[in-house]
Amino acid sequence: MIRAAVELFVERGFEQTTAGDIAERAGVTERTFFRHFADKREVLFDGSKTMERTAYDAILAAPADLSPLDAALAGVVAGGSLLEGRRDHAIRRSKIIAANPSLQERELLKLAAMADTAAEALRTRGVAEPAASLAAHSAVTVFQVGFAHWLSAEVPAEEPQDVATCIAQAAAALRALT
Amino acid sequence: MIRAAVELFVERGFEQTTAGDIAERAGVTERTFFRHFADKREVLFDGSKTMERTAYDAILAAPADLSPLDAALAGVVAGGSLLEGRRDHAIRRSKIIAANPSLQERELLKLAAMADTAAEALRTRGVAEPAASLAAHSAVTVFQVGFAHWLSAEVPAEEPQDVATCIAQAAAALRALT
DNA sequence: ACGGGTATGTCAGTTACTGACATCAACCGT
DNA sequence: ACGGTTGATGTCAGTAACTGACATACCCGT
Repeated sequence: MIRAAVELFVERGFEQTTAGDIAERAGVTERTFFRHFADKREVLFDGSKTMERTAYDAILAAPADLSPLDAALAGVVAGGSLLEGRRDHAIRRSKIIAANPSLQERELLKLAAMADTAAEALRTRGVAEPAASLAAHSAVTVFQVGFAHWLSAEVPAEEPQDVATCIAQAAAALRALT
Repeated sequence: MIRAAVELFVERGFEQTTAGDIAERAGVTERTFFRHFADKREVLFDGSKTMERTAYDAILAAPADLSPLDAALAGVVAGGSLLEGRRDHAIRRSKIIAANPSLQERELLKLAAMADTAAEALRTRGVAEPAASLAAHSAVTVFQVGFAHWLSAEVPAEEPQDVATCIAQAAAALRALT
């Protein structure tokens, strides 16, 4: 169904395709669609829980001597690495989202959820508030900036950037801020 | 209408009140409600554009020798100061939002919009990307954390905290991160 | 063969929102 | 005073996102 949905969103746009359209192309009923996805938007955010858990685990697994910010960054790098090799799909998806405010809202909610569980992971590492929240949200901001750069990067021939590198560059820019 | 809406949201909750309910209590038609507010959620985010512009102006008006992060922080402090003296209303509002994911999405969108225009202001100050985005989003994160603390602070008798102080504390915590 | 669990179809209902059109009052220039 | 314009509102019909209730089919272990 995800494939069917993305196809239709690319063809006619998100608002112009109804849940019934997606269901029809996928060969099921509209009701069935809503049993698999809480709402029409959710179909574009399938992997988010996986990414969230990956980041959480990576933060807990990070070396104990890492600073809170570095641990959080390790988390978002691990999460972002899940998208490695799926750049074209990520680009299509991000174009769909960029064209629709309600999808941007959902994306922000997912990112906020990731930041919240990252903060939770930091807290179990012994980081106190508000440092945990601040480090987690900063790391997610770095993720957003690095990820956007990864998507927009020209890849002419020789230098295929990977997600981790882009995030590391954004992290360096954040540190330069102080 | 805003007053009518907040009343009903407190009485029965957000989902349990229909747009028609709000309109009725306000003495207008449902159609009229939707002419004033783009959707039912928007009724809780009336002041956001004002706050956004205030932050933007404050960033442009900040001393030229301020660092990007400090300029952005000056912006969110100016924006947050608009809420000074309306703490009880802010608390009621934030409880309503906390109880409803779709309202959280909208709030995140507004905060992201504020971060984006703050980044724009930094750019006209000559700050390059990605520093502008990173500083702006970091400042908004600091705003969130400081604002939450302002809302939750116990105010027994002697020490009424103001918004700017809470944000400054959160900013200090962010700097301590590096 | 049977009973239970899980995925799906069917159908009716609610609600958020939108477009088209009518109404009405305030206001403006002559 | 009068006709015209403008802006806010009411009315009504329609679309589409969901939801709950119920029926049906399939699959699996006994």
